Amino acid sequence: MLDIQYIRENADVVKTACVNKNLDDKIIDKLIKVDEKRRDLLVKVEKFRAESNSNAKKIKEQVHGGGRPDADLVAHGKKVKTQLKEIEPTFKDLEEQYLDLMLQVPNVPADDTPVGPDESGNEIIRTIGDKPNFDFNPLPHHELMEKLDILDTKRAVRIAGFRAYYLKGDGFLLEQALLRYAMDLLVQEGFTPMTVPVMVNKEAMVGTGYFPWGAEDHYKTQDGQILTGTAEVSLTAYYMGETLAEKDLPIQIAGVSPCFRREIGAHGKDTAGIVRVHQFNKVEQVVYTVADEEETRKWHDKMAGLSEQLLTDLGLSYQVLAMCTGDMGAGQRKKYDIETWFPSQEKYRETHSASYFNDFQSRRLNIRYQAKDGSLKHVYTLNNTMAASPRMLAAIIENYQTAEGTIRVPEVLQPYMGKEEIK
RNA sequence: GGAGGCAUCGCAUAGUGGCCAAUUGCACAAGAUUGCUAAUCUUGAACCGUUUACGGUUUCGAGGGUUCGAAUCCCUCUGCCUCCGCCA
Repeated sequence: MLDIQYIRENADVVKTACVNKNLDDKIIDKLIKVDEKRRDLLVKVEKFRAESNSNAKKIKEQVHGGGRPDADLVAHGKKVKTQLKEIEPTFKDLEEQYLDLMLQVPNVPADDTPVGPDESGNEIIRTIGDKPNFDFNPLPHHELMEKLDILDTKRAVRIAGFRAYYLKGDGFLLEQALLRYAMDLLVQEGFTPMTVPVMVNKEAMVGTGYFPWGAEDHYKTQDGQILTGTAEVSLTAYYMGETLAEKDLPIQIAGVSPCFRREIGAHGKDTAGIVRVHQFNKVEQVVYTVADEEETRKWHDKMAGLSEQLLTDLGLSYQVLAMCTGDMGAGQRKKYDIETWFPSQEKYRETHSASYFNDFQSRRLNIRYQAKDGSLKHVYTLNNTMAASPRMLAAIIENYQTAEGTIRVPEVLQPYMGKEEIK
């Protein structure tokens, strides 16, 4: 959520942000109109309330002085009450419209975010690491995994439907090794590891900015909770409604959780293998910083850097992209994606994503802190993928395959796996 | 699943229809003052309107209702606690 004051004064900037993010910019004019109407009515409502209050105060003084309430005053109070009741429903309706529209206003992208309509507008910032040289035709990860009996999609689909999978034996062990190695790296960097709820309420979804835009891509329970698509939701909403102290910042937290995605916009996309699935495991990091964009940008680079370190540790080649306005979330100000090399596709594919929001999420979630000068400010939030399981697993397996059809275990994961090769 | 209880401005507390635009203690922060690692005093939310100041509104888990007037009474919801039952 943006500050309404800011929207009033910078309507054009916000409208441009809408257009650049492929969202309808008409809501801004609509919002400003509703806001004006709402304020007009607010003045009237407050006048009646003031009248009602002062009338009650007069009666109070009479009663307090031992007198009886004056019938005229009581009658006047009744009249004010009916007048108030006439306009209050309209006012309430406007308030609801106002809030609804406010929640639909996207964040303004940072100055250095490239403007573009879709993924074609993304900019490659750097490409790191060496691609493997195979003197044979590298197999796609799923073929290799099925052959080694560490992945089973046939039975999974029979039991759980499209895009389902079982990881078996060394497949399971390799996944756990990866997740644990990633989490250990974060703990070393001062992050507090957590297990988080994956069923959350609507407030957390709206608060983190996944709703209203992404509502269709989420599953929900018959009791109304939503299955989260990332631990970011529970981590970022952790301090919902609270006021922190500046000395507590930055707050660094990390979670590992199952992630659920309906992938409704991706029918027929990536149907082979396990790079696009409805359920996966992911290590995610979230940071709250002070309300200073320079500080938050330092963290943004640092967090993406941790993902880069993981990829470097794993010996994988990757490229870092600055995502353009048309390919980023409504709430984000700037976003990097990291794409990792997939030999079978001869392509870099998205494996990581790092974003910062300024106070977009914290306003929705009402997370503030008392600054050193005594004032109250909203914290700035960021999040980043540390390791997403089947996709990273697929990358490791494709890059570490041998001519014999076995998979070497990356050196850093060997202590976690207890073996050097999967055969 | 059954019965009962509780929910107050960071924490802890007082308050059972008008003297509550909410008591007291602690914590935190800002300012002032004295000075020596601390004490004392003052202040502390959001929003709207005229705007150096001021006025008004809202705020006692959430939402409704009763009343001239609600933290206080009634209804609904949510969360927590205790006991019983059930299960691991």
